[in-house]
Amino acid sequence: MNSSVWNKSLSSTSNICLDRCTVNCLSSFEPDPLPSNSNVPSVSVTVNEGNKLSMKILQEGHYYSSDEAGSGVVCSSQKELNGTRRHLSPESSSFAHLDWSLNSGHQAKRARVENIIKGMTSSPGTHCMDMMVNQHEKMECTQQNERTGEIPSHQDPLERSRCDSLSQDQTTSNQVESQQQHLQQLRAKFTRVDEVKLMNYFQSKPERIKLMADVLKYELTRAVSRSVDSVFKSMPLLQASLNNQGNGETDVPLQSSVCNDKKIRHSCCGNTEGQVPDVQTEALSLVVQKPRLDKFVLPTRSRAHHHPKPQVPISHDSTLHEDQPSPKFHDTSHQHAQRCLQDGYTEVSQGKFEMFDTQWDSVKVRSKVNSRSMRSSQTHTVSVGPMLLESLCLPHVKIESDSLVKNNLYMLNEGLTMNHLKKAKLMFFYTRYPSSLVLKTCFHNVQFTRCITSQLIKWFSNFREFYYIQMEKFARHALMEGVADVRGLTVGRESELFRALNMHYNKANDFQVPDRFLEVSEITLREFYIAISMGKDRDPSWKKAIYKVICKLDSDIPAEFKSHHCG
DNA sequence: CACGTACCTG
DNA sequence: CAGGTACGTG
Repeated sequence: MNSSVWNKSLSSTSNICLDRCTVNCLSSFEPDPLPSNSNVPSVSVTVNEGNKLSMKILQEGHYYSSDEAGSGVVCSSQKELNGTRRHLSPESSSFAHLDWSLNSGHQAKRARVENIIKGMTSSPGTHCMDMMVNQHEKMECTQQNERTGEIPSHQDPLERSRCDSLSQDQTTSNQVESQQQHLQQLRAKFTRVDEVKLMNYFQSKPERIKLMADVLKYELTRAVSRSVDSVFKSMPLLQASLNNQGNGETDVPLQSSVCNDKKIRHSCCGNTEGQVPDVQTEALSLVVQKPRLDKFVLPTRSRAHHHPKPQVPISHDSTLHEDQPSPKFHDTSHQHAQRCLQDGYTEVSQGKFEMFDTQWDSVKVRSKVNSRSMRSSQTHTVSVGPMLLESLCLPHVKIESDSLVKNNLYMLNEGLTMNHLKKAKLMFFYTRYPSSLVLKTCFHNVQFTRCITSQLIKWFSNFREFYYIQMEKFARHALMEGVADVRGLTVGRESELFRALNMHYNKANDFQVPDRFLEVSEITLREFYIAISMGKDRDPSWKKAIYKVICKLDSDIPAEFKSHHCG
């Protein structure tokens, strides 16, 4: 899937947000049946931050393929989300990813899923709900009619029952069954929903959204859980690998992976053979249960740009704890899920993903050498429907598409996330020239490869570049303004220079910049001012002297940055 | 040669 | 911010 298609898909996705109040007003929904040949965009519903229901419409023709990001879906509440997770077996929870591309034995299944997805996306009039349900039902219970393009017919009760029996969650089966009966009736009413009409319908009869939402909730939750279960149940090889996880060969957490082909080609990644994995490979961490904490730490992530926080001292800066849980986030799974959902994430093992991602290259190479490698289990990815991916609110779903990666706010490259970047920027307030040791100390949850190290160093190089550019700019400006004495050059929190810097390194302004940084900034500014005023800038390497001064002004990184709970 | 850095570019 | 490159250092 090339980037243009992906972008096309993105651009053709429109969102309609309904606040929960509106949703709750819905009591029933009886949309007009769709004409079977109508061009109907598929619709997915997601819960965004602020408990907004977001409906996405994927125009026909601009569709996902299995190598594209999850889009779509789904949970209408944290409770729902938790309900979904309960269906996951411990095995599956430990299996962050399955890489079908690495297992020829799973090629057939992979192909099936891809077909399913294509069928989903190219089936006019197919309701996303049905598509999703059918996707996993097909995976689990049938292997036929996957590309009919027909509207998925509801399974007969017997088959449904058989499928349900696969669920290991007996405690909820009764509840589910009764729900099923009710929902089955409802589903029959809008098997073919013209989503455009649906939207109009919502607008005209908002009181019926609730029922629709409920149905969607149920179906999507079920689809998610089943898909996950079916995937894992169908991967005995991975089960074996899982069992080997505990053999002590590696203490590295399982992680989902992201390595777009561009990155894979990156020389420092140790995978330059041009053996780009199947470009449709998606990595999906399906871990939804608490991992064994003695083995790895389940992180809590939130988007760096989410929820601007009031300024808080570093010691209380939760932003530093976003990649791994802080003590205060060692809450119950429900609370944790709530937090994650509030942040737009599900309870997934981001940390495991991150750490895996950092190992992506070496692991992948090993996997190619020996597919039975224990560690190969870490590279297994699974191709699932895009809606499913989004239904899991997976922030770490890594798709090998340049454009997608660029659009992936959560993931930079080589395992470093936006939160890592944010943390690095905050660290810059203390150190402009961090040593590798410091970096490793502060990013201890990152598996340091040469690539990762270089990346972090590159970040700080970029930070410095911006920093010095600003200094030079303001120094020259001061000279032009006629500032005669360097003592007139100060850098306070209200100064333009500081604002520019703060905007760059602390955009959310949720971090209390240490006074020392202001001092160093002032010194730097004055150094530039003096050098320029003395005409030293005629020397091509005139800045080096300044760099030499500034590099000695680094401070120690506060312990908070080195905390094991600090992402 | 590996690594770190600065500089330039997109 | 990342990629590429050049340079200096060990």
